[in-house]
Amino acid sequence: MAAHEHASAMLAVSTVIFALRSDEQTGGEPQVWLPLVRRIRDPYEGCWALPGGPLRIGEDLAYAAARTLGDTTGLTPRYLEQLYTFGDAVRSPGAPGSVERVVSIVYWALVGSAEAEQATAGENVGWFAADDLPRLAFDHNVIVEYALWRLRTKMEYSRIAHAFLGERFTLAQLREVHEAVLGRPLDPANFRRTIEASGAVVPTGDYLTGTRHRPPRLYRYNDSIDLADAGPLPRQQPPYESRQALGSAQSPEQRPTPESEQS
Amino acid sequence: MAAHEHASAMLAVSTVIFALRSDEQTGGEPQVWLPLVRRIRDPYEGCWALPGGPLRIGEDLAYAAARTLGDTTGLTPRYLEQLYTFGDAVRSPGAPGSVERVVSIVYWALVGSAEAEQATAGENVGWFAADDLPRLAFDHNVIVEYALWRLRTKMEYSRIAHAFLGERFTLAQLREVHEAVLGRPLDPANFRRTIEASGAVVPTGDYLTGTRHRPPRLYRYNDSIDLADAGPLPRQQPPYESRQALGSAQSPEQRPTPESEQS
DNA sequence: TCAAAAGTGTTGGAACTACACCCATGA
DNA sequence: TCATGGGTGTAGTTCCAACACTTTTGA
Repeated sequence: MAAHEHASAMLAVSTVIFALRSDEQTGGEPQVWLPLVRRIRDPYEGCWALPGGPLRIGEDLAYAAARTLGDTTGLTPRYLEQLYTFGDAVRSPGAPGSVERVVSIVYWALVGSAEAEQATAGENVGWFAADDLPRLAFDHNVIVEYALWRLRTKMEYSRIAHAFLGERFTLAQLREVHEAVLGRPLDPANFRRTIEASGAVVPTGDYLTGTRHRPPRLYRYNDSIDLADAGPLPRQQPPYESRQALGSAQSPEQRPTPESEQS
Repeated sequence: MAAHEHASAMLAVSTVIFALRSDEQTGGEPQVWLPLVRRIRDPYEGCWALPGGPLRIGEDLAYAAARTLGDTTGLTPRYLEQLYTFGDAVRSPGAPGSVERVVSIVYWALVGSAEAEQATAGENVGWFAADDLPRLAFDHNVIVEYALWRLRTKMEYSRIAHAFLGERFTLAQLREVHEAVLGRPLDPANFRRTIEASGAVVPTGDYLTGTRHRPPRLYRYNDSIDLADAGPLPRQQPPYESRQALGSAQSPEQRPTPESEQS
């Protein structure tokens, strides 16, 4: 194509960042929370919005999403996946043509609950329960709903729940994650069998003591087994510096691949 | 955001267009085919590539994909869905920095088999069997593989197969579509029960005569029933002019929504 | 010894698969 | 009447939800 043709839109990358938090009021049961940033510029000034920013020159998309996440929370994503690209020409606020068109590539991410507890929550960053959000800027309420739906759907057939936990965990903790995300209780007996049959976790041989009941086994994530739904695309190392649990973070629905060009 | 910041990349939209064709050699069983265009410019000149082009100013993403499809084949999509956005900064060909960076938003689409038979296949447009492609430009082979995987996955839990057929069809025809896409035979009895139980089709009351066996019932697509996996997002009319079967084309994985802005 | 959660066993129902079998038409 | 696919019946299997029950700890 003509390389010097004028760009038809601004490119921005936003990220829906999910963490698990135990709300004090609701009695300790963890819930899905996410960080938002307060807008300090004109459209929707003062409103809360998804973290994000313009794509920098020479910066990979997933890297931009991870960087955004780090800037907002000081954390590193344990899981990162592209969600959707929003780019309709009609603008959300009334004034047409007043602001340049923006195409937003939205990612969603999971961060560990332990790290999230002491995440930075500065002046213009706030954490909210995902299913009780205020009115956000632009159509970000819809985007969060969509990301939540993806998280829930994916949790049921994939194995991403361990991204919220530490390296070793009990099956009860893993079940608690599932229950928090899905929003409903799960049968401990059946959950155990399902997880064990999937091969997603392996017992470490150690037990968690100090509880006032029978000590549960400690498991760790089985990274020798790929996601069952890995699909046809080749794996690729995530572009972000820390790639702890990210090695298996490429999704069936959305997998980063080498870039494509079009003339 | 700073509206006049310089753009960090070109924006292009490409489309993987699927149709069903009965190859003469293989004995009449339909297969998945797709149209490609031959590149006439420098990177990968002469190679086949996905149809696409730069996003025009003021043009919606899905509209651009549908326009691309129309330019290439003269057809109208029966189904259209966003696939993925490819935008890594590293370029496929060797010369770094020689060509401006391009971010490609890729859609995938289905077109009717009857229309596809007389689609335009001009000088630089060729049709290929989807699972027997030549070496394509850029990473388009991988993209097609991914789109194929999505088509197959989606066909199993969604109801998009009728997009290949006319308004009225027999269950055998519908099963033939499934078999062509999935690449394996299906039990007619069980297929019938599964489809009927899903409520995806309703009998018209008419029968197809002229066969040399018992005349099969003619069905039509039941558009009063939403996709079972519609998810939380509100439906939106597709932005393309002709929206025949597109009304239900929004997917669980990828649904167009109002645009998002980012500062 | 009791409360509480870990962990095991069992059962019934839903959904899917394979395949036998009858039905209706054209030749 | 026969070949051919349309269409129905049915038994076996697998998977999953529900729930009774046993085990092991701390208090």
